[in-house]
Amino acid sequence: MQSEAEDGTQTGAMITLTDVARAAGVGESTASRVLRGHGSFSTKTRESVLTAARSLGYVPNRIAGTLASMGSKLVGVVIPSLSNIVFPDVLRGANTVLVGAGFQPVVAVTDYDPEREESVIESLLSWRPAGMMVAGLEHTERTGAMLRNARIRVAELLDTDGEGIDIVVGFSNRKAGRVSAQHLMSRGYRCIGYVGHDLSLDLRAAKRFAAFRAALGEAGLSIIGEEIIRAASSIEAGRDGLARLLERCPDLDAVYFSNDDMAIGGYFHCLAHGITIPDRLAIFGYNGLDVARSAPQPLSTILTPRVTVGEIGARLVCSDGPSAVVDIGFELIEGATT
Amino acid sequence: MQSEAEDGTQTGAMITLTDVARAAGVGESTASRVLRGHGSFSTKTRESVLTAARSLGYVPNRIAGTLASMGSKLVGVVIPSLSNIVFPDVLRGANTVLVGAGFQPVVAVTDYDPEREESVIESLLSWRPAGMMVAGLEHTERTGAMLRNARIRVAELLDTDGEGIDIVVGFSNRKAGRVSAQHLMSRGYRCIGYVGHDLSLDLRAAKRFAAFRAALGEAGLSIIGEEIIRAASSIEAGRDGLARLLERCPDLDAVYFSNDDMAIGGYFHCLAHGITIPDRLAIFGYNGLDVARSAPQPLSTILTPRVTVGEIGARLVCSDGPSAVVDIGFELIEGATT
DNA sequence: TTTTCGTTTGGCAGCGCTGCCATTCTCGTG
DNA sequence: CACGAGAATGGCAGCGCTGCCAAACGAAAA
Repeated sequence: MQSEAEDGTQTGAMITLTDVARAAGVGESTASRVLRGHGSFSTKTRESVLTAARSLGYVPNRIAGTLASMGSKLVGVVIPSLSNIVFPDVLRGANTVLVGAGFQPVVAVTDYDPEREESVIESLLSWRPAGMMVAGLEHTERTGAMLRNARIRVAELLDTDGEGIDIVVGFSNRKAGRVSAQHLMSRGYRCIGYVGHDLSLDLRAAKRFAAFRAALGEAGLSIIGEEIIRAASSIEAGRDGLARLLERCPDLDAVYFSNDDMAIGGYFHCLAHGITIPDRLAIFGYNGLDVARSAPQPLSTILTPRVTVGEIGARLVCSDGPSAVVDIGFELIEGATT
Repeated sequence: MQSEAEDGTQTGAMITLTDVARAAGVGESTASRVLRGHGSFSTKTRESVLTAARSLGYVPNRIAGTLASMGSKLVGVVIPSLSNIVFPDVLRGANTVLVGAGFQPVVAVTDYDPEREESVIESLLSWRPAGMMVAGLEHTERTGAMLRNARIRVAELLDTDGEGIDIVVGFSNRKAGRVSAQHLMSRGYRCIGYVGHDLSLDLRAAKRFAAFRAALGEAGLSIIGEEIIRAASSIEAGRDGLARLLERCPDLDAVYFSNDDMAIGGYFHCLAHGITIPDRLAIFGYNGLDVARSAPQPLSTILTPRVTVGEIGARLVCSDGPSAVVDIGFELIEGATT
């Protein structure tokens, strides 16, 4: 006198597969087979099980199913931040593919902190996910060990400059930095500055900046002024950063920003202060955000295929192919700000 | 000769609690108690279990733990989209609180489709989450039934105009629409237009617009022209929408946009075409995005406390208080565009 | 020393489901 | 009409862990 139910509404306890089987007058395994569409069963059986399940309001318990079959349909997705649209974009690409393949993403946010990454990955692994998608290639030693020992697919995203664990999908941030520098130089800019956010945490931005600086160096140039905001990137930080940099270095003719958020901030500063772009000052960003592409003067920037990275990463995580490094490149957008 | 291991690296099978217990020379339940810090055990036992766990590289299996204890630490988060920063903002607030309380968010995206919402919620419920956070109050009948029968905390977010299931955290979109209209009228605008995105899906935007229109009506005014883009909101859609609307209604003196993305698009259109803001045309949005607040002329808009909605929703979902409706209001920002 | 009571511990039965295997039921064949 | 071969089905042992209970232990009290 407990878990029986007659209609869609709840009764005593949770409805289990056993309840459904009993109501349908079949064995548990038969009910299980029908509900999963696995194995063989007669049409008549099928109907009665489905009817029973529906009328009891049965919701399968995947916790139990996963434990029994030892294969979960969860995929961990580890990203540094939710504040910047970049990572939701990756997540969106991943989500589409994962859901299509019957998986559920479980997201965790690291706030760009390697220790936090370690702890969220540990916690994620305890759900025995079928795979794991992580932004970046740099992890603590223990994180690497956990990921390697987990015997699951691991995809590292958004960067190809370094050693991966299993699958790597992204593009070279170094190359992006270099290409950006070359673009500015080819346009004739010589007094180049940099406005960036806290690079000690955002390793990919740091790689871009290092390569950017190196490329200038190879051409006999150097950055004549840089302004680093000790905070996460934001439009406001870009605005303030450029304002301060221009005060210190009035001779600048171009500024490389750590990303589009910062660059849009710089762009807004110029608009607000009547600084003509690109004649008086050129601006270059990174990411190719919508806002940058739809601005009155489309921002010159590097378009990163973030959604695609998520999609391909997810596809490979769901596959059983060999380890691989997929460099899907990026696109330099020659906007109106350089 | 299988699941034994000597160091941190992997061996035959996955390390289980039994392995740890055996290696530590204690019973399973003792090991379990130590690892969870539940119940009592001697310091000596504690040390040996912890040591064994560490040296074997033990990763607890929460699937099994959850099944046994019948209480999961998962919370489902259902949002319509990942393309607009609004929902990642909510997710961010929720994530912070959930993680702090020992929960894992499992996100699902509905693409603003009620049918899809139904199916993702069904799928989420099969993980027997401890709670559920869903954007909006409108669901299919079956979705409502599932949520009600799940015997878990359910928080509906971002809207208070309607009947909730359990916990409701948000603000009134109707009031937001009305207040927006009142603001524009109080500033003296009389020829007011509307540029919006596909409202058949975004019910909250539809509520705002309906209330906006009603408020105008009460004052004896009406919308003299509207342009609805049959697509998701975006900066570009706002740009194009305003361009088209101005062509049809050159007399407009103010435009209400369905949200800030659209409004920023409109703002960019004006910048690009030398339309003076707010003298020639006023612009009003909704959401209070960073980009809108940092623009050369800060956008007049409604600031919605999205992160806070996520935080409070999560806090209540983790609590065991009574059902509640929490209206945390919004803030009208008198920017420079009205 | 013995009794008592609280602390520490191990055994074991499930949690709800799946996978395996044995069994029964159907037909088409010889 | 008996005889496989395959389809359809049910029984049951786990998956790895937790919760409950009883047992063992120890230290303080009598």
